[in-house]
Amino acid sequence: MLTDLAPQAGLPLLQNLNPEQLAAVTLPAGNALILAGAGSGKTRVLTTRIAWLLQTGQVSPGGILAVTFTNKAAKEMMTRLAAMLPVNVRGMWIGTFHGLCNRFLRAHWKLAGLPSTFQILDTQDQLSAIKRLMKQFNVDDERFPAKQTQWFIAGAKEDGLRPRDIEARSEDDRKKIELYQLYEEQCQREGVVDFGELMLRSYELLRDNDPVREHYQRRFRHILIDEFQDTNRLQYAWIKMLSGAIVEGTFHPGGNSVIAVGDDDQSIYAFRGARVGNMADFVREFDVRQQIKLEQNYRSYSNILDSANALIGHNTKRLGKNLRTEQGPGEPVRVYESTSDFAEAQWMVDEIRQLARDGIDRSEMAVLYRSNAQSRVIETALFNASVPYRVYGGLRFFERAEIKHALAYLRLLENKDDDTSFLRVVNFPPRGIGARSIEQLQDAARARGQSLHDAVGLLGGKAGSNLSAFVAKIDVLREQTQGISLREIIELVLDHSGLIEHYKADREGADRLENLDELVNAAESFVTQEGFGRDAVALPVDELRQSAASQGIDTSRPLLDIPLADLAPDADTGETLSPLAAFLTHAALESGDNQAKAGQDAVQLMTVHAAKGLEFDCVFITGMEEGLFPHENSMSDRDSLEEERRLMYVAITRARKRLYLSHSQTRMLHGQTRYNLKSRFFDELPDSALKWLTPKNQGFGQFGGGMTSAGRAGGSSGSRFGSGYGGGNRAPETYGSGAVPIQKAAPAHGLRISQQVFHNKFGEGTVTALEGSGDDARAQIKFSRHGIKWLALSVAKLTPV
DNA sequence: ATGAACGCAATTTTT
DNA sequence: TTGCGTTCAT
Repeated sequence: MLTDLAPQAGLPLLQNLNPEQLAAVTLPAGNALILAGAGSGKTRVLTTRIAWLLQTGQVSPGGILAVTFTNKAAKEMMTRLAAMLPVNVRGMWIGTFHGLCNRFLRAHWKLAGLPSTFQILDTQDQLSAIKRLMKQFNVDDERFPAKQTQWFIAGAKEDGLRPRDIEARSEDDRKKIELYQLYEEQCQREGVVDFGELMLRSYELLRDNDPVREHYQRRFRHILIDEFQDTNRLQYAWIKMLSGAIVEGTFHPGGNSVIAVGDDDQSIYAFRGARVGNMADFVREFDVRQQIKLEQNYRSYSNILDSANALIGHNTKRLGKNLRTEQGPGEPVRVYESTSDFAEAQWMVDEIRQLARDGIDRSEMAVLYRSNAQSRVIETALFNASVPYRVYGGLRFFERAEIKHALAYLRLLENKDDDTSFLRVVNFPPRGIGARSIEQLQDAARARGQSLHDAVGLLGGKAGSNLSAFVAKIDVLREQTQGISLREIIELVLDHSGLIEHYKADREGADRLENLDELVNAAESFVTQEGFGRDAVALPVDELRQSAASQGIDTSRPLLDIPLADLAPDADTGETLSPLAAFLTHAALESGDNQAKAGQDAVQLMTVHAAKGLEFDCVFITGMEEGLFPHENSMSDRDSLEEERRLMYVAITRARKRLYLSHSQTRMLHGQTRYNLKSRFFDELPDSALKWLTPKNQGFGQFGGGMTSAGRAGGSSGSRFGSGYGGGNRAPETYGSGAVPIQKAAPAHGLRISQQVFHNKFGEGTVTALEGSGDDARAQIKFSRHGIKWLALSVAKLTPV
């Protein structure tokens, strides 16, 4: 059977693959799309494919380009590959889009018009660079918030657009384009590139430089892209360029093999430029003949999968795919309704403790939520119950202020013109350089078109002498760090910058000192792990050829690469970067672990986005309410609603054995109690797979259709809470504090959820949510003709129907 | 130059 | 409600 699909099925590498996986792994050269469902062994297929290509002698390591979205995924691929084959992993280009572009630009910095020491701006740095720019040009930051400008610039780059490529449709557009242009000039002057620039510069160099492009096109015979649904326009164009398949807009047969692996149902990053449409474009533009669906799921029981399948079936724009499992139904998906977010958290804590008593590791339990703000109540409840937990997200290691400060000093050693870094530390720790002196310096620098560092000499007076002392310190440090180890460099800089001393004097500096210590460790392990000069294991090319030939695989294509040096004399593999430069790049491209520290067995708390790619035995999806999940900002148009649904799909498919969904009648949000309907997604799940832990029907609790409106307005409190709901009869004091404002906030306007109302302008509608009280009271109303709107009840004239 | 006081906004996030 | 950034007062 299997041997019909591929004569090489006997290879140990290919054992235990299902037919679809095997087909994907052994696809003949050519472009292909692999639709890989959640838990279908996608990473395994990708890595096995690479291993197979190498083992059968179809390509040498240098001919492989594998792109992932995150460092974690790249690392995993490397590790797995190294375990499969004794191969020189470093010869392959496996990494993130940005990591690979960096590698490329380090090799071709001159052609790309960059200084060899160019530094990478992360999102924070970019924002501060933009703020500085806008201040300098006196841009009204009310009208053009820096954040928005940043969004504009990043968005343009993701679409591959330079300022001159953008058409101004309004005065505001014109200004933004101008700012983009000025920002570019500033970055160029300072020798820094942002994330988008890494991609765009690489793309442009490939596009504009024939020998370079041809070299890489000839080199990368096999291009593999993971999480293809998350690629943006520019990344797609970059792949197209490297593939050599598209020449002047038309498909060019004989290009490299491009294999795109993705899942349109798990596309959840449209908001940051990801374009699912790339999948369809790829099929069309690359003339894809081979499409393989990996639908066999090895993760979850069928009640969970059926729920996921049913839910995602409500999306219209899909390539079409259904997950299946051989694992039997398993437990039903449990649904719980609580009276308040406190009660929801309390219920969850009780459930978690029970699961722990039943012997499930806490690290196999995940609590997922749509937005970070929701974690607080849950954390409090877990904390009070002394249940160990771990929250994912938040500041990462290299993003912490003290680390950024230390890095800024280090960056100045590498690149004195990096004004962003200069400004970050010129007066930190404080050394008597105030805002005025800095302004003077900036003026002088601007007038001469110099960097802040170089302009210091132009200033006299006291300000000048303090600044000169700072610059001298940096320059001396630069001298002193020549020829010493990375560890020593960092220790020296930490010491001489005054950072250590500063934090020692700070009563609350202990954590920061610890982090600075950690930075030294990070550098240490970076040097050993990245393996400067590590011995590579050579691949026995001749043997491979023979083995390939014996299996009837065409080995006539040459295996050896065309040496880069022949084509681009200034090329440099990037591996001669100084350890410091390499470390700074590493810090910018891998902001460090987002994973909370390992340690004791703890419940995992994270957003649904953060959970993508992970799996757990037990999963709680909380806050399943209209306005929260789907999020209110995404409820009005179809595309974003579909993205919310995909998000829910991702959430559901994280669970292996047990899945809980919970929603609450009331929730504290932005300091106000909100009354939310339960999520529409409940209606899209199969009843047969669900088990309601609380009575279903009542729908929306005390505000639901079952009650008369008279019961609501001033209402005698007592019976409103608790009756019939699990949350109501447990330790009420725990969340009593939550109940009080709820009662006070009982609406006086007499509206209730699901009530029909009439509005003079919008016509008839249904109340779908209420929040606030008194003059602040607002109602969300779904109008039959005008969609969903929030109306302030003190303003809007609504008549009950 | 540091802390208090005020105003404001408040999904999702990797590189 | 919270957290942040800016401004004001010491």
